Amino acid sequence: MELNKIYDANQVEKKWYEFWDNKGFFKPNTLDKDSQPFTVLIPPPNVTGILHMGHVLNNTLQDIAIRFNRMKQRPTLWIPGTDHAGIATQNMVEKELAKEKITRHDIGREKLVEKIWEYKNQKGSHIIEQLKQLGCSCDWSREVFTMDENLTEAVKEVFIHLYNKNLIYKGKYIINWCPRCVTALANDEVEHEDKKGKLWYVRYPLENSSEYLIIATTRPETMLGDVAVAVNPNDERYKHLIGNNLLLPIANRIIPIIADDYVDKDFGTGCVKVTPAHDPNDYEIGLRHNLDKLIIMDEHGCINENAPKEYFQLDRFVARKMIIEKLKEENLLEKIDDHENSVGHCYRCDTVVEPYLSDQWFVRMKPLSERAIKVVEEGDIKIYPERWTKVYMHWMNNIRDWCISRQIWWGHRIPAYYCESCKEMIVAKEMPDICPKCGGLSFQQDNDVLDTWFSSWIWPFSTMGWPKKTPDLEYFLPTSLLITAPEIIYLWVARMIMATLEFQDKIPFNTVLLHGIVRDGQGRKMSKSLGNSPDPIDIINNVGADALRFSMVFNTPKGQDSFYSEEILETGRNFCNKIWNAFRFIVMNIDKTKITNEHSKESTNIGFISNNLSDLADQWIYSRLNQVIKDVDEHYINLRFNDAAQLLMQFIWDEFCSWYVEMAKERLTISPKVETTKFGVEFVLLDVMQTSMRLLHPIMPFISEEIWQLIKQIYLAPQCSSMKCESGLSMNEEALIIANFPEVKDEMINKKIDSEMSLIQETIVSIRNLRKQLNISPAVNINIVLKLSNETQNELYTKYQGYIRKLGKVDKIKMGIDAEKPSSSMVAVVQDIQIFLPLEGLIDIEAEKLKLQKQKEKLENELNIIQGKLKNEKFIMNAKPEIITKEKEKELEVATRLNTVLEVLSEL
RNA sequence: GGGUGCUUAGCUCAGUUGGGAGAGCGCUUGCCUUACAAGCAAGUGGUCAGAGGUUCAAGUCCUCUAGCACCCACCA
Repeated sequence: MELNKIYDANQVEKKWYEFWDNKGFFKPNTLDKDSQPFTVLIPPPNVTGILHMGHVLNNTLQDIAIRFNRMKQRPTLWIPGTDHAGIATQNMVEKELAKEKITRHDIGREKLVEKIWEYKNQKGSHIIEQLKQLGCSCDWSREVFTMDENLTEAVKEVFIHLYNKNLIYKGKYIINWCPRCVTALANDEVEHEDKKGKLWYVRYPLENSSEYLIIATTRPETMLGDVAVAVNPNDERYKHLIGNNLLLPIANRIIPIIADDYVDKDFGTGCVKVTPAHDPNDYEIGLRHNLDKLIIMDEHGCINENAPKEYFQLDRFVARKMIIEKLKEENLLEKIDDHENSVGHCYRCDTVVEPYLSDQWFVRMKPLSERAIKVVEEGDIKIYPERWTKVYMHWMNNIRDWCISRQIWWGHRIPAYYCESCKEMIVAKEMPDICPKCGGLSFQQDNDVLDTWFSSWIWPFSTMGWPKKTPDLEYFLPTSLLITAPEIIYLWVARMIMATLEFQDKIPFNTVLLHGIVRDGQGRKMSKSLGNSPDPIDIINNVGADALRFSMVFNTPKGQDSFYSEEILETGRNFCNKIWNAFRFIVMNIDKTKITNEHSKESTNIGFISNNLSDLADQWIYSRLNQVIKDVDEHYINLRFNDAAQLLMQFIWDEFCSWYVEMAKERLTISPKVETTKFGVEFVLLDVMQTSMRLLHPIMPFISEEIWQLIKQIYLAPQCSSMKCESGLSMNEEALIIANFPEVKDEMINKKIDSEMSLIQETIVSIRNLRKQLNISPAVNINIVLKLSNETQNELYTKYQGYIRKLGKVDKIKMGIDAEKPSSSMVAVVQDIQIFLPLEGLIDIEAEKLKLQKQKEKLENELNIIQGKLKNEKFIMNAKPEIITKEKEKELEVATRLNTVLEVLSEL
């Protein structure tokens, strides 16, 4: 079998994805009551969106959790779906229309909605296809869309239920209004930004007087809507004027001076103009004083007919300029100050938001929040990282009513109908036939649609078929894990908790994992305008989904921001290649027929290797492998995927490839003496490889499946489908994706073996170091002398000197307890072992002394610290016993090393 | 204005009940060693932001200071 020298993800990934999907591996394997399911809900991407790096991170994390639990043989379900994304999607289509100079009003509601559906159908599957390329193992047979028939039904059900419970009401209110999108925005949809602006000081003349009050304002154009000026009732400067009237400039209206506690005496001049229809605070003041609500702007942010004619239909900012000019002309502008204040912008189009008085629908949130607070407080729902629970609680405790109506056309239309004759409002799923009040027969449905989040907050059960009673709903709710970004804690996470408690009497999920945003190499947010946001599909086409996934996870500590850059991507790409080549080495060196034959003799069942596992390297790699299984398993469970990735890379690359495979070469090629030994090496190589692929599969599903399948295909005798190895794993599953996750065999973790191996390894490293110091070419073999300190070491080194020769490129080794230091030589010290590299020519004794002197100082320092501790009575009294034992062991070790160094020094 | 975090190697960051300072990338040096140059080998590099405190012991806990980030909020 010929394998490509460089791993080619393109030839691998598509093939396996189709295989998995066709075999139905993404579906839960059972709905058996005795098994505990593992369920994840996808945060639905915009149906017409395209994949960006944030999606990559988010969905990779979900897929890892899903694949891990699937391999743990739990019934596993990842429900996919997309969101209709009201404003965003409608904007896209309106933009298209604008190219042909058509507005939505030209074609009307029905036609626009039709066009958006067309647009949706054309773009809708795009992001789903992209998620598949990323490897996401969602159950596509359960895919939903927020405007599917059933989900629409669910939305209506929820609306009506809440309306009947008096938890939804219609009211007039000052809301945030985007004049460009021509719709209300929820508080969460407004982004505040500190901007340098101006504070204009305007003179308002007193009626029948030459005196005036000075009013400071940041929005002079709203003075057209002023209905009063307010001062603090305790403000001595103005007390006497309360109840008097002012002549409002420009509009030329008479307005009263009123007193209200809201006014801060120390800000500006202490006088506030009151514009109830265009400022939320003023609205409140207006209510208290029973003032008119004079609306002077239309829905596009242009001045309306309630203002003087010359401003009619002018944009608010144009009007502002003109008003300022006019005030200057009339000498009514006292002064202009620079002023920094926070200006709200539309999160969709960045237009400055206008406070606007209009009819809107609201959900009363307070009654819903109580249980939602409790379930988090009591730990029924766990939020990671934990600090976000505070954020959640703060919002919940200060919750406000939720404005759910939007003045757009794309979305779930509010199920409220108005009788055309008597204006009676009826809330119902379908248009009523007859008005219960007047008997009228024709009705008009409310024009507004619901906030997109109104269909998202019921996601945990609408996706499972509610309001129908489905087996899914029964079995998979509450779900196990929600993975999302902290920026939508309020918008989505908190609301799902409230809705699911209200409608299902259950929590929606047990655990919430919040991850950070993806930044570029310089720590900047990814954004279109910066041009630092790469197309993930390009990356996948280039290096493969595995490399992308691994790189993302590797750089994403739990709950932290992650960083993406091309260098980071190389980590994953190079790792793929490393794994691939390790496998290539196996294929090139292990005889297929022999393995197959030996195997069919059943000689490789459990027990065979154990009996023959006499080699240190074999024992060591299994010791390490099992430790790694244990740790990786914990990391996956604790959602510490980056730790799992890091550990796996370290194990496969450093321990398996750099040490075990290198040592295996010695046995495979240099001394093929004992057949069983050699056979053992071959088997261990295969076994560790296949076990590693299992561990790695959740993060790198494609390359792991490819290699696992190739091992089966090449090495498994057809007549014997089970290859039982020391890892205790057979390979009789049809695919790795549904194979068992490895289970740790504690008895194979062996500290003694580990330390024997590290002694050999340290020895080899020291020899290489000596060579390097002398600039000896890697092509040249050297001779060394090893002075050992006891018989155990003697046995160990005698037995495994082959490794030292091979890995240290050593020809002759003279070793023993009595080995003598050659007269002219370089020296290195490993624990209590002395390594000499004899020199033919001159040796720089001074340089050698200096090196050893440094070591000596370091060791002495260390020893002093340890002995200081041990002499400290308080330490002995207070420290835990195991710490003291550890310190004593350390003392002995350091002292031994120091002695060895001193010994060598004295001989020099 | 309120809140939450962050400050550890040149860069980006780990460091989970306090007990031997880590990773990736970068850098230096030498190697195409028969799996891999997307590689191998050997190295360099840190007053853990600053000050104080608790403790036998502090990167880790407490207080303060400085700098930074993010979130929330109606200051005209």
